Amino acid sequence: MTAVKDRRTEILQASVKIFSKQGFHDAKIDDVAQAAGVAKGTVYQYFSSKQELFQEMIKYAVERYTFIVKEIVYGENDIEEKIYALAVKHGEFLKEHIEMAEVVPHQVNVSKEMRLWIMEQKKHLFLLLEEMIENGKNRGEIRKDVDKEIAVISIMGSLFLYYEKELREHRGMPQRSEPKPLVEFLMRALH
Amino acid sequence: MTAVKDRRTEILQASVKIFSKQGFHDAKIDDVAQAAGVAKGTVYQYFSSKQELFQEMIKYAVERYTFIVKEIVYGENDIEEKIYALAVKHGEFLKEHIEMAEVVPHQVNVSKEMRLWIMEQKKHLFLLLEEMIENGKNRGEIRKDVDKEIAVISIMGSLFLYYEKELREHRGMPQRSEPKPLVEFLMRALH
Amino acid sequence: MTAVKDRRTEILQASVKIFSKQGFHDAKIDDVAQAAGVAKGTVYQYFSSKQELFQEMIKYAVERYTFIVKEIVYGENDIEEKIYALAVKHGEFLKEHIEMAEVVPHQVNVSKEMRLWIMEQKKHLFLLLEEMIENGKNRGEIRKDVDKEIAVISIMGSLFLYYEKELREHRGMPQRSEPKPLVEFLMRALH
Amino acid sequence: MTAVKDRRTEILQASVKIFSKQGFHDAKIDDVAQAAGVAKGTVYQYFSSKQELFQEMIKYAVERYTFIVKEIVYGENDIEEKIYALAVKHGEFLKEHIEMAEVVPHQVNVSKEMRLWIMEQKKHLFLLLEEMIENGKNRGEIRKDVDKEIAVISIMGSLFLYYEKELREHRGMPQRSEPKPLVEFLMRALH
DNA sequence: GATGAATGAGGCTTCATTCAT
DNA sequence: GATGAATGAAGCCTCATTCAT
Repeated sequence: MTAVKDRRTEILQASVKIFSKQGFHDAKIDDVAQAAGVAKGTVYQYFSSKQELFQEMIKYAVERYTFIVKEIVYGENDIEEKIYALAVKHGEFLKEHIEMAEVVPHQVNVSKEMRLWIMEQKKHLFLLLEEMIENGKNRGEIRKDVDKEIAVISIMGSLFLYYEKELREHRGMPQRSEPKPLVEFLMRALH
Repeated sequence: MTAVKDRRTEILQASVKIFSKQGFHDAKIDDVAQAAGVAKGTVYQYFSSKQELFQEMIKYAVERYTFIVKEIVYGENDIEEKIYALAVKHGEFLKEHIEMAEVVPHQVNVSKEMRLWIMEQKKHLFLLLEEMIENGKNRGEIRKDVDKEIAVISIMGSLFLYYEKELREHRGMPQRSEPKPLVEFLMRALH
Repeated sequence: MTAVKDRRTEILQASVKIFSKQGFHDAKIDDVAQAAGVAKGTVYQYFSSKQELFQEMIKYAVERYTFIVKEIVYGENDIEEKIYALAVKHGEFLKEHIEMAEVVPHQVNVSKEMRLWIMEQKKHLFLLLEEMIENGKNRGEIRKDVDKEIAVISIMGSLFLYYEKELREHRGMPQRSEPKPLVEFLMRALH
Repeated sequence: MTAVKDRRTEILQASVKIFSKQGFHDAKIDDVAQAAGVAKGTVYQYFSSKQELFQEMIKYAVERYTFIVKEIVYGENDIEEKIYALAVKHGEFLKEHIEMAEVVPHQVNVSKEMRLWIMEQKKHLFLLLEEMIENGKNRGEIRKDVDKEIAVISIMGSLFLYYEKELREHRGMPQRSEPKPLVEFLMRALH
């Protein structure tokens, strides 16, 4: 928000970049420090351990992701536009953090509490999206007999794989792909 | 199945278990050795390094997965039955190897050649499934205007997330879930 | 001499001691570290591997040896005094580094480039000494028909064996032997 | 002696080749076994450990060397011919065993008893050669005021370095060099 | 006797973490 | 607060040695 980012946030952002590129173990504290433009020791002034840094980084990323989803879900658009927006934003987020979104839940290096917290967040996210489906039904944009849980799974699973494939196939090239056909495909199942 | 398994395969199977549970870095060679019931040194009689072991393990798992998919795709059933079978088998495979299927491509610890090989396998798998969609169209089981690439992405993405969520929510409990509703949901988009 | 030695040099000097006493393989990095009064890890801050440490140590020793020889060769004394000085200094050097001088070229654990460098240094040293012989001839201290290459080989070979034998026979006892007779013997062949 | 060499001797000869080329530590038991054309386990049927094998190999080499020297020293030739023969035979021996002769005494991996035995052998060898000098004096081939110990040191030191240099410079090429000039140089000091 | 698969002690190396400046 | 040199626990890997066949 402010023009002056504090050190902590700088390090956190460097962490996102490094951890998502290299994974927990191959990311060295030194790499993060360099990326943040500080010395190794400085990292330890803001985070007590590599674990904690990793967890805080996840929190940071997950919260940003949740924020993005919330904005879309609570927006004014109809359901198709919302799903389309989800797709686009998800793609942007992935391009920034590469595998983060998917790797995160598989990473072993989080505390039990953290794992629970992540599950909580995921659940929260799903509920949010299920709410979106429910609203769609009420507004007549979605068939009444659609199972909202199934719908969310299918939408998000499709998006994940769509962008993972795109990233895999066009690695490096920042080409903007058009998820419209995918969204239309999904709408056929929903409407 | 057979009473006589050679050491290499024993170690490979132990690797699948250990690596998929702990990830590359947290899995110690000693863990694998113990799981295979041999001494640390023995692992090195069959694999020249931890890296190689990991890669051979992936190969082993990917090939098994591909075999399963092939059996289904080339089977006699109609498209809905095939997707249902894919779902069930995918679920079984995941239960065995947990996160393997999804973590694999993100793992940093594979050689460039291996990464290419995996991408090749993925591409192969997708082509196989696209063929399945195409056949479905020809048999009138799938609408003609369905994009086969989109369809495969949506099907597989949905399956991945469906079982990931299930594993997350019922971790440990080997309860058999019923993917019929998901398949029916997908069929609405396809038919 | 100076009160302030940098860590790198400290470790290098400890290496000379340890490697020359124990040889490449029997010298443990931990031994070197302890001899230098630092922790194992510290060695790796200054040298990337045991190999590199070994090679740098050789460089260090060879350069000191060459320096000593140069001082003598370019000094003001006559040829007999120079050979005597070479003998004495060689003995002192050996007492410090024991077998270093002779073992070095046979050690397997040097890179090809290093081996070439050592050969280059040896060649350089021989040329230096041949120059000394040539000067002796010009000053009438050495017969004109003496082959300078043969002369250098005989002088240095005699010195090597003389001190090796002495070290072997009086191992430990730092008794100062008198190489005068050997020098006089060599002078009979030269003059 | 017999046309059929027993296994033990075969392994011993393979050891000479391997140890002299690679040094104690870099020579693997497997290398020796392969060179001898037997399996690893077989080596242990004849030698209880790598150490013992190494020591027996040294014994074998030293005894052969001593035998060669004895033949020359007790031969009928005059002193110059004997020194010449020593040079030629020493060169041949070195070409076969490369650095063996010089590396042996520096090797750390011999028991205290072995080290003592080697020193004993060396002393014996030197006494033999000093006897040769003494005989030369008695026959009037060598000046009376020559110190026999010094003479032997100078002769053998010169030979060692002469052939080491030759091997270094013409590594690989089996060219027969002519040590006559060196011998004549030494004779000037002796006569 | 001969074999070579299995073993596990031991050493090099990495890197998270500390702490004096 | 910031730094980065020093530390040492921990893990991969090698290879001498054993032993069942």
